[in-house]
Amino acid sequence: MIDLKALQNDFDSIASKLQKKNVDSELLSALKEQALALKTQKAVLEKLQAEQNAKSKLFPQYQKEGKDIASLKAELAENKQAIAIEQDKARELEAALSDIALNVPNIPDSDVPAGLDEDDNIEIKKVLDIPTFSFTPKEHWDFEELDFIDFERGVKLSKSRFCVLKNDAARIERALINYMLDFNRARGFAEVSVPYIVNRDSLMATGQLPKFEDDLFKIEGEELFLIPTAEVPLTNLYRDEILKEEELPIMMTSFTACFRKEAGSAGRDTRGMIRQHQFGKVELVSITKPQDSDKIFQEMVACASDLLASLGLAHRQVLLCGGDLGFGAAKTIDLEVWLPGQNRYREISSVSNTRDFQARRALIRYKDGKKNVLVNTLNGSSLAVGRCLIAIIENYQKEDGTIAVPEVLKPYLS
RNA sequence: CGGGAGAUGGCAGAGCGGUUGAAUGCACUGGUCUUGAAAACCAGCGAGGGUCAUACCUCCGGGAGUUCGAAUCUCCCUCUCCCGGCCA
Repeated sequence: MIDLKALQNDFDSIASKLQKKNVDSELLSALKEQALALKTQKAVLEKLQAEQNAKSKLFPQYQKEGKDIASLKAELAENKQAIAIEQDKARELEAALSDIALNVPNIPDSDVPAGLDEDDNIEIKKVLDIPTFSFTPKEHWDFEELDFIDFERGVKLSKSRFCVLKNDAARIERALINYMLDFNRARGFAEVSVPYIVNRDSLMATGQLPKFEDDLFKIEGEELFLIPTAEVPLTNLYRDEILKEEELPIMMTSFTACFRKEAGSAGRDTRGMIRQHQFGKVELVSITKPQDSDKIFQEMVACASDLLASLGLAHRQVLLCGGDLGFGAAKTIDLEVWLPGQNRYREISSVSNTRDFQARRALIRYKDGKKNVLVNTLNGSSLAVGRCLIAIIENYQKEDGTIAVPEVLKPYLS
Protein backbone atom coordinates (compact mmCIF):
# COMPACT_ATOMS: atom_id res chain seq x y z
CA MET A 1 0.00 0.00 0.00
CA ILE A 2 1.23 3.46 -0.75
CA ASP A 3 1.63 6.03 2.00
CA LEU A 4 -1.67 7.90 2.22
CA LYS A 5 -0.20 10.68 4.28
CA ALA A 6 2.42 11.29 1.64
CA LEU A 7 -0.28 11.22 -1.00
CA GLN A 8 -2.06 14.09 0.72
CA ASN A 9 1.08 16.16 1.13
CA ASP A 10 2.82 15.35 -2.13
CA PHE A 11 0.03 14.60 -4.50
CA ASP A 12 1.54 15.91 -7.70
CA SER A 13 4.87 14.22 -7.40
CA ILE A 14 3.32 10.87 -6.52
CA ALA A 15 0.77 11.15 -9.29
CA SER A 16 3.44 11.86 -11.86
CA LYS A 17 5.56 8.95 -10.71
CA LEU A 18 2.57 6.62 -10.84
CA GLN A 19 1.88 7.75 -14.38
CA LYS A 20 4.83 5.61 -15.34
CA LYS A 21 2.77 2.68 -14.15
CA ASN A 22 -0.23 3.91 -16.08
CA VAL A 23 -2.22 4.72 -12.97
CA ASP A 24 -5.02 7.15 -13.68
CA SER A 25 -4.57 10.33 -11.67
CA GLU A 26 -8.33 10.50 -11.22
CA LEU A 27 -8.13 7.33 -9.23
CA LEU A 28 -5.49 8.94 -7.06
CA SER A 29 -7.60 12.05 -6.54
CA ALA A 30 -10.44 9.81 -5.50
CA LEU A 31 -8.13 8.08 -3.07
CA LYS A 32 -6.96 11.37 -1.64
CA GLU A 33 -10.52 12.60 -1.24
CA GLN A 34 -11.57 9.41 0.46
CA ALA A 35 -8.70 9.68 2.89
CA LEU A 36 -9.69 13.23 3.72
CA ALA A 37 -13.36 12.34 4.08
CA LEU A 38 -12.49 9.57 6.50
CA LYS A 39 -10.34 11.88 8.56
CA THR A 40 -13.17 14.41 8.79
CA GLN A 41 -15.69 11.75 9.69
CA LYS A 42 -13.41 10.36 12.37
CA ALA A 43 -13.14 13.77 13.99
CA VAL A 44 -16.94 13.96 14.21
CA LEU A 45 -17.18 10.49 15.62
CA GLU A 46 -14.41 10.92 18.14
CA LYS A 47 -15.91 14.06 19.54
CA LEU A 48 -19.10 12.18 20.35
CA GLN A 49 -17.16 9.30 21.80
CA ALA A 50 -15.15 11.62 24.02
CA GLU A 51 -18.37 13.09 25.36
CA GLN A 52 -19.84 9.67 25.99
CA ASN A 53 -16.74 8.50 27.81
CA ALA A 54 -16.49 11.59 29.97
CA LYS A 55 -20.12 11.51 31.04
CA SER A 56 -20.19 7.79 31.67
CA LYS A 57 -17.48 8.31 34.20
CA LEU A 58 -19.78 10.56 36.19
CA PHE A 59 -22.05 7.69 37.23
CA PRO A 60 -20.14 6.29 40.19
CA GLN A 61 -19.72 9.80 41.52
CA TYR A 62 -23.39 10.66 41.10
CA GLN A 63 -24.42 7.46 42.78
CA LYS A 64 -22.18 8.11 45.72
CA GLU A 65 -23.54 11.58 46.14
CA GLY A 66 -27.09 10.35 45.69
CA LYS A 67 -27.69 12.58 42.70
CA ASP A 68 -30.30 11.81 40.09
CA ILE A 69 -28.90 9.65 37.32
CA ALA A 70 -32.05 9.16 35.25
CA SER A 71 -31.64 12.26 33.10
CA LEU A 72 -27.96 11.63 32.55
CA LYS A 73 -28.83 8.14 31.52
CA ALA A 74 -31.36 9.34 28.99
CA GLU A 75 -28.96 11.86 27.57
CA LEU A 76 -26.29 9.27 27.07
CA ALA A 77 -28.68 6.79 25.53
CA GLU A 78 -29.45 9.41 22.92
CA ASN A 79 -25.81 10.16 22.31
CA LYS A 80 -25.27 6.48 21.86
CA GLN A 81 -27.64 6.48 18.90
CA ALA A 82 -25.73 9.34 17.33
CA ILE A 83 -22.46 7.50 17.79
CA ALA A 84 -23.85 4.43 16.07
CA ILE A 85 -24.85 6.48 13.05
CA GLU A 86 -21.50 8.22 12.74
CA GLN A 87 -19.75 4.94 13.34
CA ASP A 88 -21.51 3.39 10.38
CA LYS A 89 -20.57 6.29 8.19
CA ALA A 90 -16.94 5.99 9.25
CA ARG A 91 -16.93 2.28 8.50
CA GLU A 92 -18.35 2.81 5.06
CA LEU A 93 -15.71 5.40 4.31
CA GLU A 94 -13.02 3.12 5.63
CA ALA A 95 -14.17 0.25 3.44
CA ALA A 96 -14.32 2.48 0.39
CA LEU A 97 -10.88 3.81 1.14
CA SER A 98 -9.16 0.47 1.51
CA ASP A 99 -10.99 -0.75 -1.56
CA ILE A 100 -9.08 1.79 -3.57
CA ALA A 101 -5.89 1.86 -1.55
CA LEU A 102 -5.27 -1.90 -1.72
CA ASN A 103 -5.56 -1.80 -5.49
CA VAL A 104 -3.15 1.04 -6.16
CA PRO A 105 0.28 -0.24 -7.19
CA ASN A 106 3.57 0.80 -5.67
CA ILE A 107 5.26 4.03 -6.67
CA PRO A 108 8.15 3.43 -9.07
CA ASP A 109 11.59 4.71 -8.16
CA SER A 110 12.68 7.84 -9.98
CA ASP A 111 15.31 5.95 -11.99
CA VAL A 112 12.71 3.59 -13.45
CA PRO A 113 12.43 4.33 -17.17
CA ALA A 114 9.09 5.28 -18.67
CA GLY A 115 7.57 2.77 -21.04
CA LEU A 116 4.60 0.62 -21.84
CA ASP A 117 5.80 -2.95 -21.95
CA GLU A 118 8.82 -5.19 -22.11
CA ASP A 119 9.99 -3.60 -25.37
CA ASP A 120 10.80 -0.46 -23.39
CA ASN A 121 12.93 -2.22 -20.80
CA ILE A 122 16.56 -1.20 -20.73
CA GLU A 123 19.39 -3.65 -21.03
CA ILE A 124 21.99 -2.64 -18.50
CA LYS A 125 24.53 -5.41 -18.68
CA LYS A 126 25.45 -8.50 -20.65
CA VAL A 127 27.24 -11.34 -18.89
CA LEU A 128 29.15 -13.99 -20.86
CA ASP A 129 29.10 -14.31 -24.64
CA ILE A 130 26.31 -16.10 -26.42
CA PRO A 131 27.56 -19.60 -27.27
CA THR A 132 28.07 -20.57 -30.88
CA PHE A 133 27.14 -23.95 -32.31
CA SER A 134 28.48 -25.85 -35.31
CA PHE A 135 24.99 -27.25 -35.78
CA THR A 136 21.48 -25.94 -35.34
CA PRO A 137 20.68 -26.13 -31.64
CA LYS A 138 17.38 -27.76 -30.71
CA GLU A 139 14.71 -26.53 -28.37
CA HIS A 140 14.47 -28.22 -25.01
CA TRP A 141 11.44 -30.33 -25.95
CA ASP A 142 13.32 -31.92 -28.85
CA PHE A 143 15.20 -34.49 -26.82
CA GLU A 144 12.68 -37.35 -26.74
CA GLU A 145 15.37 -39.98 -27.15
CA LEU A 146 16.89 -38.92 -23.81
CA ASP A 147 13.59 -39.54 -22.01
CA PHE A 148 13.99 -36.30 -20.06
CA ILE A 149 10.69 -34.49 -19.98
CA ASP A 150 7.33 -36.21 -20.29
CA PHE A 151 4.74 -33.67 -21.28
CA GLU A 152 1.96 -36.10 -22.22
CA ARG A 153 1.93 -37.91 -18.93
CA GLY A 154 2.05 -34.63 -17.01
CA VAL A 155 -1.19 -33.73 -18.74
CA LYS A 156 -2.62 -37.14 -17.95
CA LEU A 157 -1.87 -36.73 -14.26
CA SER A 158 -3.13 -33.18 -13.98
CA LYS A 159 -3.91 -31.03 -16.98
CA SER A 160 -2.11 -29.00 -19.59
CA ARG A 161 0.94 -27.05 -18.39
CA PHE A 162 2.06 -29.81 -16.08
CA CYS A 163 4.96 -32.07 -16.93
CA VAL A 164 7.10 -34.83 -15.51
CA LEU A 165 10.88 -34.81 -15.28
CA LYS A 166 12.67 -38.12 -15.59
CA ASN A 167 16.12 -39.60 -15.35
CA ASP A 168 18.95 -37.07 -15.74
CA ALA A 169 16.49 -34.16 -15.96
CA ALA A 170 15.13 -35.04 -12.54
CA ARG A 171 18.64 -35.50 -11.18
CA ILE A 172 19.89 -32.23 -12.60
CA GLU A 173 16.89 -30.45 -11.14
CA ARG A 174 17.73 -31.81 -7.70
CA ALA A 175 21.40 -30.95 -8.15
CA LEU A 176 20.48 -27.42 -9.20
CA ILE A 177 18.37 -26.87 -6.11
CA ASN A 178 21.14 -28.00 -3.81
CA TYR A 179 23.76 -26.04 -5.67
CA MET A 180 21.72 -22.83 -5.62
CA LEU A 181 20.91 -23.06 -1.93
CA ASP A 182 24.56 -23.64 -1.09
CA PHE A 183 25.60 -20.78 -3.34
CA ASN A 184 23.14 -18.39 -1.66
CA ARG A 185 24.08 -19.54 1.78
CA ALA A 186 27.69 -18.67 1.05
CA ARG A 187 26.48 -15.15 0.17
CA GLY A 188 24.89 -14.69 3.56
CA PHE A 189 21.33 -15.87 2.95
CA ALA A 190 19.93 -18.11 5.66
CA GLU A 191 18.22 -21.23 4.41
CA VAL A 192 14.55 -21.58 5.31
CA SER A 193 11.91 -24.17 4.53
CA VAL A 194 8.35 -22.86 4.49
CA PRO A 195 4.73 -23.95 3.95
CA TYR A 196 3.41 -24.12 0.40
CA ILE A 197 -0.09 -23.21 1.54
CA VAL A 198 -0.84 -19.81 3.04
CA ASN A 199 -3.84 -17.84 4.24
CA ARG A 200 -5.53 -14.74 2.92
CA ASP A 201 -3.77 -12.35 5.30
CA SER A 202 -0.40 -13.44 4.02
CA LEU A 203 -1.33 -12.90 0.37
CA MET A 204 -2.91 -9.56 1.23
CA ALA A 205 0.31 -8.45 2.87
CA THR A 206 2.56 -9.19 -0.07
CA GLY A 207 0.05 -7.77 -2.57
CA GLN A 208 -1.19 -10.82 -4.48
CA LEU A 209 -4.61 -10.17 -2.98
CA PRO A 210 -7.12 -8.67 -3.37
CA LYS A 211 -6.29 -7.87 -6.98
CA PHE A 212 -4.89 -11.10 -8.36
CA GLU A 213 -7.01 -13.85 -6.85
CA ASP A 214 -7.64 -15.30 -10.33
CA ASP A 215 -3.96 -16.13 -10.67
CA LEU A 216 -3.93 -18.29 -7.56
CA PHE A 217 -4.91 -21.86 -6.85
CA LYS A 218 -7.33 -21.89 -3.94
CA ILE A 219 -7.94 -24.84 -1.65
CA GLU A 220 -11.61 -25.70 -1.91
CA GLY A 221 -13.60 -25.10 1.24
CA GLU A 222 -10.75 -23.29 2.98
CA GLU A 223 -9.48 -19.75 2.93
CA LEU A 224 -6.09 -21.07 1.88
CA PHE A 225 -4.06 -20.79 -1.29
CA LEU A 226 -1.09 -22.49 -2.91
CA ILE A 227 1.85 -20.11 -2.92
CA PRO A 228 2.70 -18.48 -6.25
CA THR A 229 6.22 -17.79 -4.96
CA ALA A 230 8.23 -18.31 -1.78
CA GLU A 231 8.28 -14.54 -1.47
CA VAL A 232 4.87 -14.83 0.19
CA PRO A 233 5.73 -17.10 3.13
CA LEU A 234 9.24 -15.69 3.53
CA THR A 235 8.13 -12.07 3.74
CA ASN A 236 5.16 -12.96 5.93
CA LEU A 237 7.43 -14.65 8.43
CA TYR A 238 7.77 -11.21 9.99
CA ARG A 239 4.24 -9.91 9.45
CA ASP A 240 2.92 -7.91 12.42
CA GLU A 241 6.31 -7.87 14.07
CA ILE A 242 8.55 -5.12 15.34
CA LEU A 243 12.14 -6.12 14.73
CA LYS A 244 15.20 -5.02 16.60
CA GLU A 245 17.54 -2.83 14.66
CA GLU A 246 20.40 -5.26 15.09
CA GLU A 247 18.37 -8.08 13.54
CA LEU A 248 18.51 -6.29 10.20
CA PRO A 249 19.17 -6.98 7.46
CA ILE A 250 17.42 -10.33 7.40
CA MET A 251 18.45 -12.29 4.32
CA MET A 252 16.79 -15.58 3.48
CA THR A 253 16.78 -18.18 0.75
CA SER A 254 14.32 -20.98 0.23
CA PHE A 255 13.42 -23.59 -2.32
CA THR A 256 9.72 -24.14 -2.93
CA ALA A 257 7.39 -25.29 -5.59
CA CYS A 258 5.34 -22.39 -6.94
CA PHE A 259 1.80 -22.61 -8.26
CA ARG A 260 0.27 -20.21 -10.74
CA LYS A 261 -2.90 -20.32 -12.73
CA GLU A 262 -1.32 -17.98 -15.29
CA ALA A 263 -4.85 -16.88 -16.05
CA GLY A 264 -3.82 -14.17 -18.46
CA SER A 265 -1.32 -16.16 -20.46
CA ALA A 266 -3.51 -18.37 -22.66
CA GLY A 267 -1.72 -19.14 -25.90
CA ARG A 268 1.74 -18.06 -24.73
CA ASP A 269 4.51 -20.64 -24.52
CA THR A 270 2.08 -23.49 -24.88
CA ARG A 271 4.87 -25.76 -25.99
CA GLY A 272 7.59 -26.89 -23.61
CA MET A 273 8.07 -26.19 -19.95
CA ILE A 274 8.69 -22.46 -19.99
CA ARG A 275 5.31 -21.68 -18.53
CA GLN A 276 3.92 -24.27 -16.12
CA HIS A 277 1.27 -24.25 -13.42
CA GLN A 278 3.80 -25.73 -11.03
CA PHE A 279 7.49 -24.98 -11.03
CA GLY A 280 10.40 -25.05 -8.65
CA LYS A 281 12.12 -21.86 -7.64
CA VAL A 282 14.88 -20.91 -5.26
CA GLU A 283 13.98 -17.52 -3.85
CA LEU A 284 15.84 -14.72 -2.09
CA VAL A 285 14.05 -12.41 0.33
CA SER A 286 15.59 -9.59 2.34
CA ILE A 287 14.21 -7.31 5.00
CA THR A 288 16.24 -4.17 5.52
CA LYS A 289 16.32 -0.71 6.91
CA PRO A 290 15.14 1.75 4.25
CA GLN A 291 18.58 3.26 3.86
CA ASP A 292 20.14 -0.14 3.18
CA SER A 293 17.74 -1.51 0.62
CA ASP A 294 19.49 -0.17 -2.47
CA LYS A 295 22.70 -1.82 -1.44
CA ILE A 296 21.00 -5.14 -0.67
CA PHE A 297 19.12 -4.91 -3.95
CA GLN A 298 22.42 -4.79 -5.82
CA GLU A 299 23.72 -7.69 -3.77
CA MET A 300 20.70 -9.76 -4.69
CA VAL A 301 21.02 -8.99 -8.39
CA ALA A 302 24.71 -9.83 -8.21
CA CYS A 303 23.96 -13.04 -6.35
CA ALA A 304 21.56 -14.27 -9.03
CA SER A 305 23.72 -13.07 -11.89
CA ASP A 306 26.87 -14.63 -10.50
CA LEU A 307 24.99 -17.85 -9.95
CA LEU A 308 23.98 -17.97 -13.60
CA ALA A 309 27.51 -17.12 -14.67
CA SER A 310 28.90 -19.88 -12.48
CA LEU A 311 26.70 -22.28 -14.42
CA GLY A 312 28.23 -20.93 -17.59
CA LEU A 313 24.96 -19.45 -18.82
CA ALA A 314 25.04 -16.28 -20.90
CA HIS A 315 22.49 -13.74 -19.80
CA ARG A 316 21.69 -10.07 -19.58
CA GLN A 317 20.38 -7.78 -16.89
CA VAL A 318 17.36 -5.71 -17.78
CA LEU A 319 15.92 -2.75 -15.91
CA LEU A 320 12.14 -2.92 -16.16
CA CYS A 321 10.26 0.10 -17.40
CA GLY A 322 7.26 1.45 -15.50
CA GLY A 323 4.70 -0.35 -17.63
CA ASP A 324 6.32 -3.75 -17.14
CA LEU A 325 6.85 -3.34 -13.39
CA GLY A 326 4.87 -5.60 -11.11
CA PHE A 327 2.15 -4.37 -8.77
CA GLY A 328 4.24 -4.21 -5.62
CA ALA A 329 7.61 -3.31 -7.08
CA ALA A 330 9.28 0.08 -6.94
CA LYS A 331 12.13 -1.18 -9.06
CA THR A 332 12.91 -4.47 -10.74
CA ILE A 333 15.85 -5.95 -12.56
CA ASP A 334 15.19 -9.08 -14.57
CA LEU A 335 17.82 -11.58 -15.57
CA GLU A 336 17.26 -13.07 -18.99
CA VAL A 337 19.15 -16.21 -19.93
CA TRP A 338 20.14 -17.02 -23.47
CA LEU A 339 18.23 -19.95 -24.97
CA PRO A 340 19.99 -21.12 -28.15
CA GLY A 341 17.01 -23.23 -29.24
CA GLN A 342 14.75 -20.23 -29.16
CA ASN A 343 17.57 -17.94 -30.27
CA ARG A 344 16.58 -15.30 -27.73
CA TYR A 345 16.85 -14.24 -24.10
CA ARG A 346 14.14 -15.41 -21.70
CA GLU A 347 13.40 -14.28 -18.17
CA ILE A 348 14.86 -16.60 -15.57
CA SER A 349 15.05 -14.34 -12.54
CA SER A 350 13.49 -11.15 -11.30
CA VAL A 351 14.73 -9.09 -8.38
CA SER A 352 12.51 -6.39 -6.92
CA ASN A 353 12.68 -3.74 -4.26
CA THR A 354 9.19 -3.07 -2.88
CA ARG A 355 10.48 -0.37 -0.51
CA ASP A 356 7.87 -0.09 2.27
CA PHE A 357 4.91 -1.10 0.10
CA GLN A 358 4.64 -4.63 1.47
CA ALA A 359 5.91 -3.60 4.89
CA ARG A 360 3.01 -1.18 5.27
CA ARG A 361 0.50 -3.88 4.34
CA ALA A 362 2.24 -6.50 6.46
CA LEU A 363 3.09 -4.11 9.29
CA ILE A 364 6.71 -5.11 9.48
CA ARG A 365 8.68 -2.50 11.38
CA TYR A 366 11.85 -2.08 13.32
CA LYS A 367 12.74 -0.01 16.37
CA ASP A 368 14.81 2.98 15.39
CA GLY A 369 15.55 4.35 18.83
CA LYS A 370 12.10 5.11 20.19
CA LYS A 371 10.32 5.12 16.88
CA ASN A 372 8.86 2.23 14.93
CA VAL A 373 9.84 2.50 11.30
CA LEU A 374 8.58 0.45 8.37
CA VAL A 375 11.25 -1.81 6.90
CA ASN A 376 11.94 -2.32 3.21
CA THR A 377 11.30 -5.72 1.72
CA LEU A 378 13.02 -7.16 -1.33
CA ASN A 379 12.54 -10.35 -3.21
CA GLY A 380 14.18 -12.06 -6.10
CA SER A 381 14.35 -15.37 -7.74
CA SER A 382 17.69 -16.84 -7.20
CA LEU A 383 16.66 -18.79 -10.25
CA ALA A 384 13.58 -20.48 -11.55
CA VAL A 385 14.74 -24.08 -11.45
CA GLY A 386 12.69 -25.31 -14.41
CA ARG A 387 13.84 -22.57 -16.71
CA CYS A 388 17.38 -23.07 -15.53
CA LEU A 389 17.13 -26.72 -16.47
CA ILE A 390 15.89 -25.68 -19.92
CA ALA A 391 18.79 -23.29 -20.24
CA ILE A 392 21.27 -26.02 -19.37
CA ILE A 393 19.70 -28.45 -21.83
CA GLU A 394 19.76 -25.94 -24.65
CA ASN A 395 23.16 -24.42 -23.92
CA TYR A 396 24.97 -27.64 -23.13
CA GLN A 397 23.59 -29.73 -25.98
CA LYS A 398 26.02 -31.53 -28.23
CA GLU A 399 25.76 -32.41 -31.88
CA ASP A 400 25.07 -36.05 -31.07
CA GLY A 401 21.96 -35.06 -29.12
CA THR A 402 23.39 -35.59 -25.65
CA ILE A 403 23.82 -32.98 -22.96
CA ALA A 404 26.98 -31.97 -21.11
CA VAL A 405 26.79 -30.92 -17.48
CA PRO A 406 28.05 -27.62 -16.03
CA GLU A 407 31.28 -28.15 -14.13
CA VAL A 408 29.90 -26.79 -10.83
CA LEU A 409 27.03 -29.26 -10.83
CA LYS A 410 29.22 -32.33 -11.15
CA PRO A 411 29.84 -32.72 -7.43
CA TYR A 412 26.09 -32.69 -6.94
CA LEU A 413 25.49 -35.45 -9.46
CA SER A 414 27.91 -38.09 -8.34
C1' C B 1 -12.52 -36.77 12.84
C1' G B 2 -14.17 -37.30 18.44
C1' G B 3 -13.42 -35.27 23.77
C1' G B 4 -11.37 -31.32 27.05
C1' A B 5 -8.85 -26.48 28.06
C1' G B 6 -7.58 -21.77 26.63
C1' A B 7 -6.72 -16.90 23.73
C1' U B 8 -4.53 -10.14 28.01
C1' G B 9 1.62 -5.80 26.59
C1' G B 10 8.55 -8.80 23.89
C1' C B 11 7.72 -13.22 27.25
C1' A B 12 5.36 -15.05 31.76
C1' G B 13 1.00 -13.90 34.33
C1' A B 14 -3.16 -10.95 37.47
C1' G B 15 -7.53 -8.52 36.46
C1' C B 16 -15.57 -7.46 41.99
C1' G B 17 -19.29 -4.46 34.99
C1' G B 18 -17.18 1.87 36.63
C1' U B 19 -11.34 7.22 36.66
C1' U B 20 -7.60 -0.05 34.21
C1' G B 21 -4.20 0.78 28.52
C1' A B 22 -4.34 -2.73 32.12
C1' A B 23 -1.20 -5.35 38.84
C1' U B 24 3.22 -8.32 39.31
C1' G B 25 7.69 -10.84 37.56
C1' C B 26 11.27 -11.35 33.66
C1' A B 27 13.44 -9.01 29.55
C1' C B 28 14.80 -4.22 27.67
C1' U B 29 16.52 1.24 28.11
C1' G B 30 18.61 5.30 31.09
C1' G B 31 20.80 6.65 35.87
C1' U B 32 23.31 5.82 40.82
C1' C B 33 27.13 2.68 42.76
C1' U B 34 31.95 0.14 40.81
C1' U B 35 38.82 0.48 38.32
C1' G B 36 35.38 -2.53 35.01
C1' A B 37 31.47 -6.03 35.25
C1' A B 38 27.80 -8.45 38.21
C1' A B 39 24.50 -7.55 42.18
C1' A B 40 21.59 -3.81 44.45
C1' C B 41 18.74 0.60 44.12
C1' C B 42 16.01 4.63 41.28
C1' A B 43 13.48 5.84 36.78
C1' G B 44 11.42 4.67 32.04
C1' C B 45 9.30 1.04 28.99
C1' G B 46 2.65 -1.73 24.18
C1' A B 47 0.46 -0.34 19.31
C1' G B 48 -2.38 2.65 15.74
C1' G B 49 -4.83 7.26 14.58
C1' G B 50 -4.82 12.49 15.62
C1' U B 51 -2.10 17.30 16.99
C1' C B 52 3.22 22.03 15.88
C1' A B 53 2.82 19.87 20.66
C1' U B 54 -1.05 18.76 23.97
C1' A B 55 -5.94 17.24 24.17
C1' C B 56 -8.71 13.35 22.30
C1' C B 57 -10.09 8.46 19.89
C1' U B 58 -9.28 3.16 19.02
C1' C B 59 -7.08 -1.61 20.36
C1' C B 60 -6.97 -7.12 26.01
C1' G B 61 -7.81 -13.31 19.12
C1' G B 62 -12.08 -11.60 15.32
C1' G B 63 -17.34 -10.27 14.84
C1' A B 64 -22.31 -9.32 16.94
C1' G B 65 -25.09 -8.24 21.43
C1' U B 66 -26.56 -6.59 26.76
C1' U B 67 -25.39 -1.74 29.45
C1' C B 68 -25.06 5.14 30.60
C1' G B 69 -20.36 2.24 30.99
C1' A B 70 -17.37 -4.27 29.15
C1' A B 71 -10.63 -7.10 29.22
C1' U B 72 -14.59 -8.47 32.67
C1' C B 73 -21.68 -10.80 31.00
C1' U B 74 -24.21 -13.44 26.34
C1' C B 75 -23.88 -15.50 21.28
C1' C B 76 -21.13 -16.75 16.76
C1' C B 77 -16.39 -17.45 14.30
C1' U B 78 -11.21 -18.31 14.17
C1' C B 79 -6.92 -20.01 16.21
C1' U B 80 -3.82 -22.53 19.87
C1' C B 81 -2.85 -26.38 23.44
C1' C B 82 -3.85 -31.34 25.78
C1' C B 83 -6.21 -36.55 25.30
C1' G B 84 -8.01 -40.30 21.73
C1' G B 85 -8.50 -42.07 16.49
C1' C B 86 -6.30 -41.84 11.50
C1' C B 87 -1.81 -40.84 8.96
C1' A B 88 3.63 -39.16 6.04
